Parts: sequence; structure tokens; C-alpha cells
Amino acid sequence: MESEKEFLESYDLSKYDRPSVTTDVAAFMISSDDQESYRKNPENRLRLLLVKRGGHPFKGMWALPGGFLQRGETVEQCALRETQEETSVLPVSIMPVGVFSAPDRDPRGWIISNAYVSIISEESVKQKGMDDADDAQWFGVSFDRDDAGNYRLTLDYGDTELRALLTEEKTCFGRTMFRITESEGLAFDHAAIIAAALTALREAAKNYDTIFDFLPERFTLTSLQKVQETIMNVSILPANFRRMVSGYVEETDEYVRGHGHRPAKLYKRKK
Amino acid sequence: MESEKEFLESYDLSKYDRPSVTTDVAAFMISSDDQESYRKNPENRLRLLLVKRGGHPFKGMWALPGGFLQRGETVEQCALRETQEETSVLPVSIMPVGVFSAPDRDPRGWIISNAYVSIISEESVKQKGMDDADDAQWFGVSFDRDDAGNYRLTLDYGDTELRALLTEEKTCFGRTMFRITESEGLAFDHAAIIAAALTALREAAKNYDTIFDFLPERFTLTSLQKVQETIMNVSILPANFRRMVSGYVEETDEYVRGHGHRPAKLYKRKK
DNA sequence: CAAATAGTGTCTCTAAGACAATATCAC
DNA sequence: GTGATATTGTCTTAGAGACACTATTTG
Repeated sequence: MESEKEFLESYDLSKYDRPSVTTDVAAFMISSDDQESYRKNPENRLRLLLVKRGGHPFKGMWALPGGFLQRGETVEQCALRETQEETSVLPVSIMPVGVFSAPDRDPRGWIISNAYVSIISEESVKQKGMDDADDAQWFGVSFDRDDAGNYRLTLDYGDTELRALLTEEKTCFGRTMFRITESEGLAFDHAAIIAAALTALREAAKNYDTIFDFLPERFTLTSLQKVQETIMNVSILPANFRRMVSGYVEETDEYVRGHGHRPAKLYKRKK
Repeated sequence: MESEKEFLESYDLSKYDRPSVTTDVAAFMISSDDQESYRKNPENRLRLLLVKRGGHPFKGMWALPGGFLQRGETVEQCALRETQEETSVLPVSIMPVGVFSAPDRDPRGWIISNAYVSIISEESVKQKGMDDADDAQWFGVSFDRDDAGNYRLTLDYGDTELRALLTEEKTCFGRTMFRITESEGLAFDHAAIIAAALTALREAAKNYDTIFDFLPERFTLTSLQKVQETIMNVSILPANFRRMVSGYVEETDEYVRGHGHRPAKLYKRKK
């Protein structure tokens, strides 16, 4: 009878066939672009970080940042590391969105991807500043559903526009999966990963614990509302939004002045 | 300049270090045990399938059914296959609950696990019948939280009782993770996987699309309610439950008779 | 003052919870 | 009738949405 110690000493995992494992990260930010009138509040836009592929396969196309899992780290640590390598910002929030493991999803071979969503604040991006190398850019995101359950994903940065069409498939447990019908300019199955990530982000934003990570430590309730509206792609009446987040925020005694209208009180997140 | 074709032909994934990948499945069933009085409705119990480990490591302890990902299948297909091999039932519903990838989680080496929840109906188990080999059993599940955020997991089958204590850690996006404080009789990190699976199941059961898979095609509203109550570990007033599920079910014209009380109408799931 | 946003009060409507009452069987 | 479950009606309440109104700044 073999002991556990003997068993483990003679055990060799490398005898068995196994896949390569990567993580891909959908890092989201909300950008605020100034308006023509000095009085108006900035316009917000949900943005997603994409990286231009320098090598094969899908050379020249845009992809989610990501990379191979290294020995000694968890999948989550891998996702954090990859995001930081690309943005020089360590994201605060990260959440798994699914495992993509179709055998033919990567032409290089058997590679399964663990997809994550992460949230980066505009503030931290501006501070740490990405090299303005044009191989990593924050693309504006549009993601809409028509009545037949078809989704259109559009990502734009300057003159570059990436498009994808997807159909939703209702799976069990009330979950939805996305199948790519058309994909233009996006590498691998990343259009489907992005669709799943956006869906997960919107779902998560329903509870008001998620949205704070898009903003600096102190923020106005209106900017918080704009974040929520931008993510969910809806508009909310201010009175109702304020009532709903009131349990999640704390007043400070600071105000934002100098915008040609009533100053707004700064709030912070309630612990 | 190398072409994509040349690149792919010379590309060798096996040069790189990579983990073994498994899936572990928390397959749940709801058993109905008859009462002493012929009038009373059966008592329900949430049950989880566990397999006694025949070999090292953790020989003799109980573990979730699972196994290595094979080339050519998706992670989800692997989970379905493993469940079917163990129960001889192909589950209808399956849902990912997370990836467990701590480097030291398996003494055999670098093995990451994709955890799934699946639902098996009691009916299908009774039909296909598991071999009553005592190496695979449906354990009754208790999972409770105290005020300090500590969870106690107890799994029992006959004289065998497995216990674990876990603490919850709130991570971002309003998600919770479980850390094992104590684990008795359960292999690997499976106590944490089971805790995550139960949490995911309870969360999913909040929308009334999940619970039907525990029952045969035709069911009474009371049995549906018992399923919901058993999973969520709460009690619901019948009037309210009926109102809430009314949009998800359709009447049939069949009744269940012969139980010493008013016959119950059979319903089916609305498409 | 005009333009613009900040902030509050309150009405309505709906869905969930509580409670009460009635209906229908097998023995 | 008795014990048990099945089924329905309705009151109450909490929360979300709609709307109207007031407050405060800068050019």
C-alpha cells in the first residue's frame, strides 16, 4: 500500500494533456469631456481599454489586455498584474465574468481564457498617465439591444471604429451568453468577452457598491449619478437617485465652486 | 516578415509553463422524505452529491465530483460530462461559480479548478438510479451564517457528518469570498467551493427561473414553494408565493389526489 | 437677470408581506 | 366531523418613479 507521501513524490502532472491558461481584462473607465459652455457639466462616456496587437495572430487588430497565467499566482492576481502592466494603475475592483474555453477560440492552439472586468478611475489614469503610445487606447463604448435580442457593440477612438454584432442566448439560471455574428477589428472572441463584461458591469452597478470606484474619494452626487446613468444607459431623476444612494454616502463639508451655478457638496463613500 | 501562417506553424505552446485544469461540480438535488402521517406533505431537504476519494491525496475523504479538462471540450462540457459520469443523469442546468486557483490548493501540484453548480431533479435520480456503491452519496446540506459573518457548513449522510467553518470576505462588486477556518472530512478546498456554490444557488433562486429544474415537468405550487423555501432556508406565505410565481407557471387540468386533503392542481412551467 | 445645476418635498403606483377566510379532500 | 392542505381575497407597507418647486452661483 502506497503512502500519500510516496504517491505525491511519484506523481507527475506533466504526463497529462493540459491547456494554456490566460486572463483577459475588460478595464472600464468613465471619461468626462468638457462642454462648450463653461456653465455646463462635463459629458461622460464609458470607455474600455484595448491594445493593438503587434504580433500574430490577429496582428494589427485590437484586443483586451491579458496574458498567460504564471506559476505561483492566482487567476485574479494575473488579471490585476496584466491590467497594471498595461495602464500602470493597479485597479481597485476586479470581478470574474466567465471562462471562455471553446477549443477553436485561439488559432495558436488550446488556450482558455478567464475573463475579468475591472474598474479604473479617470483620476488615477490621468495621474499615472499611460504612455501615449498608440498601441493602447481607451475606446468609447456603445452597446445596445434591439427587440429581437440582437446586440450591436461599437467601440470608437478617434477615426478608428470597431463593430460587432452578437446574439444573446438564454442559458439556465437566468444567465445569458453571447454568440458573435460579425466582428470587425476585434481579435479572437473578444467581442463576446466584452459583451459579457458589459452585461456583468451593468448587473453589478445595480447595487450601489460598484460605482464608487470610477470616481475619486470625494465626489458630488451629480457626478455619481452620471456614472450610474452612463453605465446603465438610462436617465434617472435626481431626487430619486439621491434618495437611493443616501445610505451609501456621507456628507463632507467641502463644496465645488466656480462653475457658474450653485455649488455642489462633496460626498464620500460610507464604510 | 513572417506571415501569420508561418507564425502559427512554428508556434509551440508546450514551451510555456502551464497549469492542469479541472472542473468540480456541486450537484444539488432536493429530496422529499415521507412523513409519519399519510396526510402530511413530504419533508424536503437540500442535498449535495459527494464522492469518497479512493486514492491519494485525501484518500477516504469526501470531495465534489470533478475531473480534468480534456482536449476538444469546453469547461462547461467537462462539468456536464463529469456530473453525468457520476450520477448517470445529464443535468439540465449548470452555472459557473468561480475559478479556484490558489497555487497550493492541490498537493499534487499546479491545478486550477473551475467550479460549477448544477441542479438534478429527484425524479431523474430515482429513474436512472445511482449504483448504491457507497462511494457516491447525496449529503444533506446545512449552511448558516452567524452575526459575525462566520458560516457553518454541515453535510450529513447516515452516520457520516462533515463539517466546515468559513469566514466571509467582502470583495469588490458586492461579491463575497469564503476562507476556510476549519474543514473536517472534506478534501482539498472543497468546503470553500461548496460555500460559494450554495451562495450562488441562493442568489440564482431569487429569480424564479432556476427552481423548476429541481422538479418534474408537472408539479404542484406547494411543491414549488417547498423547493424555494428549502433552498433559501426561509418560509413564505402561500398566498404571496403563488402571486409571485404566477407569471412563470401555467395551469394544467390535472390534479393530485389521494392525500387526505384537498387535491392540488398540477402546473407546468410557462415558456 | 439669465443660464445652469443643486437640492427638497410629496404624490402615486406597484410589488411584497401579513392576515383572514374559504374550499376540498380521506378517513 | 377532523386533520390536513389548497386556494383566494384584501389590507398594509416600503420603495421606486414622476413631478413640482426652491436655492445658489457666475457672467
